[in-house]
Amino acid sequence: MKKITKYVIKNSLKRIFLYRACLVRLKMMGVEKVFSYTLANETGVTSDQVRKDFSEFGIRGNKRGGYEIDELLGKMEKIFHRNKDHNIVLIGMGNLGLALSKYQRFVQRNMNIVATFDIDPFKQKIRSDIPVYSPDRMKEIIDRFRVRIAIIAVPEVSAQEVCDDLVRLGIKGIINFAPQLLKAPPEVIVNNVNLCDELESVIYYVHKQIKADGQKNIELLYRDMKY
Amino acid sequence: MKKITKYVIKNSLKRIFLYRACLVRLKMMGVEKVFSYTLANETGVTSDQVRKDFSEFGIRGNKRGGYEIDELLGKMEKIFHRNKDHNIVLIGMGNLGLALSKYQRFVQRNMNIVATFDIDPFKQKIRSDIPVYSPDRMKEIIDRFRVRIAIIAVPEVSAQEVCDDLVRLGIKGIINFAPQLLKAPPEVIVNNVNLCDELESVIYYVHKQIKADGQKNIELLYRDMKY
DNA sequence: ATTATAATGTGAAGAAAATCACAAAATATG
DNA sequence: CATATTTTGTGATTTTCTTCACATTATAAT
Repeated sequence: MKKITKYVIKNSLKRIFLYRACLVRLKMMGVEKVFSYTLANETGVTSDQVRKDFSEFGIRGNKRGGYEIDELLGKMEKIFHRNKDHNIVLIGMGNLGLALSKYQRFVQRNMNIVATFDIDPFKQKIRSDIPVYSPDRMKEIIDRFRVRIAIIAVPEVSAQEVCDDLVRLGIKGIINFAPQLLKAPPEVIVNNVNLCDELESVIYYVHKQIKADGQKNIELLYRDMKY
Repeated sequence: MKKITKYVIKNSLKRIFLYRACLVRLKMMGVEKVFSYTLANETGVTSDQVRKDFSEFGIRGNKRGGYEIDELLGKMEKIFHRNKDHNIVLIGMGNLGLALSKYQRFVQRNMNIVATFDIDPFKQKIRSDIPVYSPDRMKEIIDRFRVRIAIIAVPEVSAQEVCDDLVRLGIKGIINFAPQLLKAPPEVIVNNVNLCDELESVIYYVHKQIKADGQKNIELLYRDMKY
């Protein structure tokens, strides 16, 4: 059945990403070893949390010796299947799609956008490293490159249709930038990234923060009044 | 102290975004009322969860009558401070920055990018609805438009520097697209959006899914063998 | 008007996640 | 080599989040 797959990235996984980013930076700085509290300080979590997370993902260090950065990064590569290449297709070459197609960091992490698609024949003439095809060639390309992951960057109205097509063609994971909750079979992973929501949540927390600060000031005021 | 502020969007808040997207769609379809289970079905959560979330955010409906969509959306507007306009600056007019500056949906949600900045004098000549300034005019613009929220879309290497500048100029909330964990004072909200991580987590869950499916098939096999 | 029904709202229970706390192990020191 | 120190890894505890279950209330039916 086609349904909403409630998909939320686990917080522990998000923290693993944090740790990795941090490790990459430390490595570049010439550091070779870290302790749980090093990572903790750098990422804003507790050292217990770091160790619990490592334990969850089967990462072990040396008692008293901490963790070898190279070894850690190697383990993480495995967790994220970075050892093999991942062929990806991108649908929708609007502003965002174009930007994503040029995003060099995907390649650096073994995620290769092998082709992009757009219904607009004008867009199909964009000259770039990655070819822009008409959607009717999707099956051919997906089969040829054994693509299992897709990026949706089409307008809201066509997102669900594109998603249905992709699922039919054997795509197993989708990252969706259209502000439209996609319905897909439960075995297909759909990560809905909503840029507006991300920005709005910043506004939400800023306001909350400001309110909390106000409250704290009032409390301070009351405290002062006692004396 | 300048430190990593561990900032994670609460899952309940993310669900509120889901509900809202869903409500907007239902409203467009002419629906006026919803029940907790309507939203639950549409968003892939349980109806209890919907009611608990509403309760957390102080949203109340009518027993037996469900919720008026208009009223719900009104309450949500208040939660996200959509009643007032939010002036935003964007720093970095590379591929992603340019795409974000053209993203119409921000405006539709009362989030106005009033100015963008780039050190590249060539970029400053981009002609678009939103002006591209040299970074040395940041103070002027931020003050004039009372900007409190910023979008960082600069390369990794300059992200922290830009962040420091923004904080100094009174910015209270940042959404950061550079793949670099930003250090900021704890009272400043920083939402790090890492596109690679988002895509990689899809790959992670796809592989997990495939592994789980394999396991299920093995289990089925064993079950069959009993007969 | 009375009864039946269907939905909310929320304490209680259960599950999951984070923190605590300490034994075990590895390294350093004398 | 023995002892002290430091850090890991993980059960136990606490906290947070989710689900359950049902009293309460609004609407519908008779």
